[in-house]
Amino acid sequence: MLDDEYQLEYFKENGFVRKKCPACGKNFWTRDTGTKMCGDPPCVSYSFIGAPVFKKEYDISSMREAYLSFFERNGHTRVNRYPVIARWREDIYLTIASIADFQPFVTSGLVPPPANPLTISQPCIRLDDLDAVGRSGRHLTTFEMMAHHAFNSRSNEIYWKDRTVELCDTLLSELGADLNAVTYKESPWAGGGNAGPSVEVLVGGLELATLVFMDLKQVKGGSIEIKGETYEKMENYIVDTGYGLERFVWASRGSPTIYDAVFPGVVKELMDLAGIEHSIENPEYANIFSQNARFAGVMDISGQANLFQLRKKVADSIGTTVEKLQKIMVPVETVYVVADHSRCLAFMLGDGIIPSNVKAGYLARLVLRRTLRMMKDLEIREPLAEIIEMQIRNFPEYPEFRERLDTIREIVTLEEEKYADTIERGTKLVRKTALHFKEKKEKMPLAELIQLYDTHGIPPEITREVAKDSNVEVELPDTFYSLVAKKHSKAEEEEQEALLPDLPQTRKLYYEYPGQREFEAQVIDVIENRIILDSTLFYPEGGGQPSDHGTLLADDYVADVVNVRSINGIIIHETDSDFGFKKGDVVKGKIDWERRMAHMRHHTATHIVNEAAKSVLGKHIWQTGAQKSTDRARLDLTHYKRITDEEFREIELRANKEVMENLPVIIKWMDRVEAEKQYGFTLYQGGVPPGKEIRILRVGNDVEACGGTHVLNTGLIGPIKLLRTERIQDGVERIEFSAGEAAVKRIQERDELLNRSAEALRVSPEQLPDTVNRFFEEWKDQKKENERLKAELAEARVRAMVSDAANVNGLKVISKKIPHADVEELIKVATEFSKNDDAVALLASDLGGVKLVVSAGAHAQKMGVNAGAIVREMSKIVGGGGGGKPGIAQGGGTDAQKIEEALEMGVKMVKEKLNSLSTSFN
RNA sequence: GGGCCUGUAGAUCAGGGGUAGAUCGUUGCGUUCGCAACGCAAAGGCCGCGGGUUCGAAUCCCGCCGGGUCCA
Repeated sequence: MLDDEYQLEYFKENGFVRKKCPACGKNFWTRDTGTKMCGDPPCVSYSFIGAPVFKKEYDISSMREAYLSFFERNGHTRVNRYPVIARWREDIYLTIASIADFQPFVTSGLVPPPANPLTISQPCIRLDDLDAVGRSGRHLTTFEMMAHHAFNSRSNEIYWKDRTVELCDTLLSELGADLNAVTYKESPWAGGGNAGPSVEVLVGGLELATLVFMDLKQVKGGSIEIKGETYEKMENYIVDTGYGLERFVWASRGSPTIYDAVFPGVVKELMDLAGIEHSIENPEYANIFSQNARFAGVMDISGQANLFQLRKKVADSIGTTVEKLQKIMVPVETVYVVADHSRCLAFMLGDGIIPSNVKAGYLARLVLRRTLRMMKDLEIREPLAEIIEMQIRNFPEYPEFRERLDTIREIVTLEEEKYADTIERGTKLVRKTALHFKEKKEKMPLAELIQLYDTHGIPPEITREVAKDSNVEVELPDTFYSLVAKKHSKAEEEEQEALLPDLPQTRKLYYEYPGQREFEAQVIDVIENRIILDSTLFYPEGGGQPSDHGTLLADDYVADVVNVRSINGIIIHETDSDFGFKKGDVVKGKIDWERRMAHMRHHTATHIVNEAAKSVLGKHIWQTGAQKSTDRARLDLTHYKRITDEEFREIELRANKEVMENLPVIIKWMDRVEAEKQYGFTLYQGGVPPGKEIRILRVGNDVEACGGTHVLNTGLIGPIKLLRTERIQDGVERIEFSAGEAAVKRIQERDELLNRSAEALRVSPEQLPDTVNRFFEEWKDQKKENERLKAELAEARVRAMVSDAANVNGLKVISKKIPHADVEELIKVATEFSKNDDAVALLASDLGGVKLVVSAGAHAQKMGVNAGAIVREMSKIVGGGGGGKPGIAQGGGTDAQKIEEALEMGVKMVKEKLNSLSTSFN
């Protein structure tokens, strides 16, 4: 497939030969005619360990600098890295590759790249192979993808395959690699709807880089087929390279693991904290880890079974047992994990991710908790915050992380506390559950483990450990986590976009004439009740702002516009009638200005509240959602703790101050790249708008990309009244507020509530809290007093009733109607009476229909009197139901006329029971 | 965005349509020179809030509020 794609002039001119790897069957290019294998594991294994491939050792920053400056010298512009949280993307949370920085708008050709060609070193986070981190010797959660990109179009080609390979070759050569040992393995690439030929760059058994020539896009029925999908050539074709910075450093050092090459200082510190001798300096240990990395390099080590295979191989090769090997390796591997994860967290938190249980925040928490677990295994007592701080201090190249240190420390400390709470709660729960299965003498089933993890966050390893303490076995398969994942696999959500005829973009008058309320336009198309105009003042739903309403008027017809949507720039007016308008008509449009104004006020207020929240709560505040309506708006923000009442008031005050300053609301269209450069990704608080030009809105200090409609000056917003906060998710706070008229109404409503409440209690609003408190306390006291009196009354009643009791076969039976008594009272009387073992009480009241209570003393019960059974029968008579225990039962109904009848029935039943007893026993 | 769990005395929790419980803590009494320990007793509950079903709801159903947790 695509064989021609790899016939590069560069290869031919430089004496490369194309070979087929006998192991994997893939083609590759090499200068050395003697080379047989493609150079990629598992066909070959690592040869660079102990034999560095470059002429000198590099660390992270010197290698990064060497790379970037090489490409600068070769005509590339150095571009700053992007955050690890992909704020400019709607489809991914974390930045997973350098090309992700330029998707989707640059790669699609809509927006020009910040420079062309460019070079970058982009920190990336991938959490796919978490289990392999620390164990394989090469896996990292966080790595920097160094890259050079060239964005070509048919009319403007920067460079393509030959130059790309040449640059790579030259770089390797400058670094001192033996070019004869370099192989370029053909490996077509596909992903994310794009594809293209690609070569993997292999040295010493290590894949150092991948050079992708992205020139295909996925098209249904396309002419080129790769892996079952069809593709077509793109107008733009992109050089997408990825050079692993950490791998380059590793290759330059030839150390046993990548971890020792990349963050030796942190590893050393952690080893000390864990009380492990720094074993990698010991040649014997170094040998173990080298062997491990070599074997791990050529096999899949996911899952316990594969891991065991790896251990076995390593153990055999150095002549020891798996058990002994584990003892040596596990603590060191765990240190590697902590080193890697804390570095990952430094990036995540440094770039402003707030741990939470949704979205990117969830991923941060996942890593954070995993780190804590590992630290516990190592018995490192140092707070995690300190370790992350240590990482950050090791990044002189990321000064922005240091600025956030205080916040990061607070977040991590809070998270640590939260996790400790979860574990403590969990441990108790597991103990209880374990006990349950111990009693049943069963293993704890898998379903229970999943339940504990899924709903309570207790890792199965901890469950197993705790259960072991209670001598309960646990069923824990390797595939545990994937089983949990399966439980959550969800149905695909399909959203069909309405098919539209090919129409020109609607001219957006609402941007051009923001204050205007009426307009004239021509009808371009009518689809049932949907009308498309050449231009419109109607704002379509978007950015959390609902659409405008209003009317469209032709010569003879009027239609109410009930909804407005924008699909690919074509604005569709949905009306309440499906006739009247036709193509070519000139219509007058009039928008419901009150509605629009309310939306504009709330929208502009949202920007102000967002900014106020940021100034009060901290820089980590990020909008995750917003919704406006005519009478209120809500704003969701990332924040790691609850907003306090004091902060709430402060935000409200600052927001209103901005209003009172009557700041202008400045709107301008800007080049996307320019805007990003000037304001950063905080622009994209409300989402990422498409297009080369984006609409930038500035209110005070708040600058955002925003497509909404706004008032011209903040003073027009009127008052902003914060209504409440809500924690919609852990790590996400929602603020609800009203602006303008709606705010005044809210304030009035609240006053009204207060006044009415105060009036009800005949006090002034100021006295309300004290008075309500007093009333509540008094109510509680009286409730208690009432209960005490009822008990007393019951005793008195019983004393009075004892003499009325009928003697039925030796039992004292009383049947009585106590008018107006509630159930509680009846129960008290009945229980009091039947403290006497021989007593049976049948009580009735006419409160709210009929209430019945029957009780039987201990002896009476032995004689066969069942209060529950009797009540059931009695209740039927009065048109209800009832039941209870043999000693005490309640019932009732609706027919008060039949109380006497029911009581007679009760007495009769007691008699019958006793008679039948005496006959059967005689 | 989707799912699951959860809210009962100051704390930890049981109960799960029919008189609200246990343990610890608190207070008092006993024992003691005193303390601890022990024994006895008591106080302490809008069973998160609001609706619904029912003769009857802490318990079942719905909504809201709060807390926890897993996944995308």
